[in-house]
Amino acid sequence: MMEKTIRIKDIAVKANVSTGTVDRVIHNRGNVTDAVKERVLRIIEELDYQPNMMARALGANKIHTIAALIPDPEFDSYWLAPKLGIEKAEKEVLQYGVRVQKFLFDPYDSASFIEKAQELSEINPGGILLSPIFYRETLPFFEKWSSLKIPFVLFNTQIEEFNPLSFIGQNSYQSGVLAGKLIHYGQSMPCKILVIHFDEDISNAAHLQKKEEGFRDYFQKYQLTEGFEIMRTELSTANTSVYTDALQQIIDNNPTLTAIYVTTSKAFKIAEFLEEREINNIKLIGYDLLPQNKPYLEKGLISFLINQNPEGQGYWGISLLTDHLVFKKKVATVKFLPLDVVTSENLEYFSG
Amino acid sequence: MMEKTIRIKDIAVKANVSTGTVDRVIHNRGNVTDAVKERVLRIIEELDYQPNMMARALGANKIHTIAALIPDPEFDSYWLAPKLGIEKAEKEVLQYGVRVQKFLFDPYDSASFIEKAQELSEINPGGILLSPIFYRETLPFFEKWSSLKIPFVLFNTQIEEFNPLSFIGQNSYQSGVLAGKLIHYGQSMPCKILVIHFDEDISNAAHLQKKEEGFRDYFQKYQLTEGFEIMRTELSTANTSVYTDALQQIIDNNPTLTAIYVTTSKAFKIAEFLEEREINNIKLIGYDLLPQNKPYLEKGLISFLINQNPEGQGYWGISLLTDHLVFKKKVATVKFLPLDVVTSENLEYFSG
DNA sequence: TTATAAATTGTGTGTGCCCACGAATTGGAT
DNA sequence: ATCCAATTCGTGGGCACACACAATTTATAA
Repeated sequence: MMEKTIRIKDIAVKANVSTGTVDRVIHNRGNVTDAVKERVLRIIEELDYQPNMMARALGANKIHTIAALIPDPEFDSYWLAPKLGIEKAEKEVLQYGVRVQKFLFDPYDSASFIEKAQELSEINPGGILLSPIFYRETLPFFEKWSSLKIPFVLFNTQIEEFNPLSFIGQNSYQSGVLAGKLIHYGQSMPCKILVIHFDEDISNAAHLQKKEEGFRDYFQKYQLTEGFEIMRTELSTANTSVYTDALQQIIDNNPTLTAIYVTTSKAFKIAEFLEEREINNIKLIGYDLLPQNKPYLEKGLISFLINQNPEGQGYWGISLLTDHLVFKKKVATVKFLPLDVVTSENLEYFSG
Repeated sequence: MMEKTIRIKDIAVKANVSTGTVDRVIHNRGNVTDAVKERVLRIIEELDYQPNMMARALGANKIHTIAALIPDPEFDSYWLAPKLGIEKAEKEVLQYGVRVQKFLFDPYDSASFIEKAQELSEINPGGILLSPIFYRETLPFFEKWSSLKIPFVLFNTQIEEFNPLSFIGQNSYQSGVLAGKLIHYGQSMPCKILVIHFDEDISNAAHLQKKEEGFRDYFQKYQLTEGFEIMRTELSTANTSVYTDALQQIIDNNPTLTAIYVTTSKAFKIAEFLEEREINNIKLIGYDLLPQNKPYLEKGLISFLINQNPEGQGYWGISLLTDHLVFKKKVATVKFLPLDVVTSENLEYFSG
């Protein structure tokens, strides 16, 4: 019942050393005889010592700075959510002596990314949170940060090289599989399905390819390829008339097209299109609760959105780095956020 | 940049009092002249003082005990999850000086509930987490705890009287609405739908009624009642042959029955039934990722499960009470957990 | 064996807050 | 004015840990 917590001092007494020495072995500060070190280590094990995080954080009294390198929401409103998540976490970790500094770049301009990444490196942060949407351009920085021993956490987009401290995001492939299921569940054969990639340089955006792969594999797995024909296209929102014309043409040529899967958060563009033309026999599935998507979800023009929880990604990123830096906890190398299925009827519980 | 954190001491200096006095006004310990109290309060406001939680918890050095009053999973495995959640939180809050004591009662025996609630009251805990599945029997205890000023948190089942510190759980009504959508999305008219309440005393279990209400309202709202006929039944798992016979009869009498909505976590019982009889034209929707449900979800016999996140409910309950007791944070009076739609393809992200 | 340097260990102070106890102030009655 | 009690306020030790610095021990060279 009254199991008193064991302190660093208890270990010291039991090992016949001072608390300073125990502290040294706990933090691997060296300058401890091997014999003593081992003895202390054994006793720590024996007593199952659990450091008191509160006292640790209090005593350390250090200021850690975390740099967040993310796209500027001004260019693509998708990135507003991660930014909000980061800012939410920022407030919480303030009292642990963590300061967050944000570096916003233009997601359509790799030079801007490089510039900001450079800037960031110069303040020599204790940790970095970033969304590496430019694969090629990111790698050199990984190398640099690795050699500087600055831990970095990835979110949104996974890159396994130069093992980051952690990745936070979704399993893109599996989200594609889920999209397949959702479309299949609501369709009757035979029909055609269109996969749309919006506004991305596909060759440099592996996660979109993974989504499509997972999507196709779903139909493959259940041998549905006879009844469901899957088409694909890449569109750019830059010029409205260009992509609407393209869409119209596809629809005209494929009267049995009854479902569209948008692999990005831009489903609202399609919903707009369908609404204008009063097309209501096509079901639509996309990603993320952007403010632009919500009204269409509510109206039923978008059947489901798979929530990538971008706000959560930002939030967890900062939390995770804080755990690592302040509390020295060991953190999971991958944190896959759940694949939330959002529809009009449960929308409100995901948009706060 | 270098905004130094303001401490209790800073306030003291600025108010020309000692830290002890500041402490007194912060904690309302009294014995402070009104003039001084006001002065200190004003300065706290002015400086936007944020107490350092770490130091607070450290200094308090108090042991808080939380009592958890939940059904024994031995009688109904649904309750294993909340118990695990509680135990998970228990480990985390141990270092904040919080001890959790569990009181398990038989969910099919209200006398057992009363007995355990009595037992619990005797240890005079600092906070209580409970699932008040027996409405009538719970009320007197609420009264008692209220007068003893012991904060209690409800989960799973909401009871608004005697305002609890907080409620954690789902919006039952809305989960019914969601179930309606999921079934509607996968069905074509006309057809019959069966709502099954399992193993509960309906009159004493308001949340099941709310679920059905929401479910029916979905079809009402979209004027679908012509095409979809909704039936209902209450079954008990106590005697297998009784409920299987009943089911069989319903199915025989309603050849257009193509969907079943189970309002409890016992969907697997129906799945078993359907599998045995090789009925595969009936879609099934239920609740919760019980180990018994999972295989049927994977096989597709259950289309969707709405996850009530019972583990999370237990976890959050303890966390919330800890925030209240240890950190003296003000906590939300209602924490609605999201209505997670779980299917075979995203199952793994919800079952850990 | 000393003197000296290097490696190892111990001590003390600081972190921000809580709280018990004791000191100072106030008020009222004499 | 004096005394006592009640009220109000200040002080100091403690919480568990980090870390700089001092003290001690050990190794090395003269």
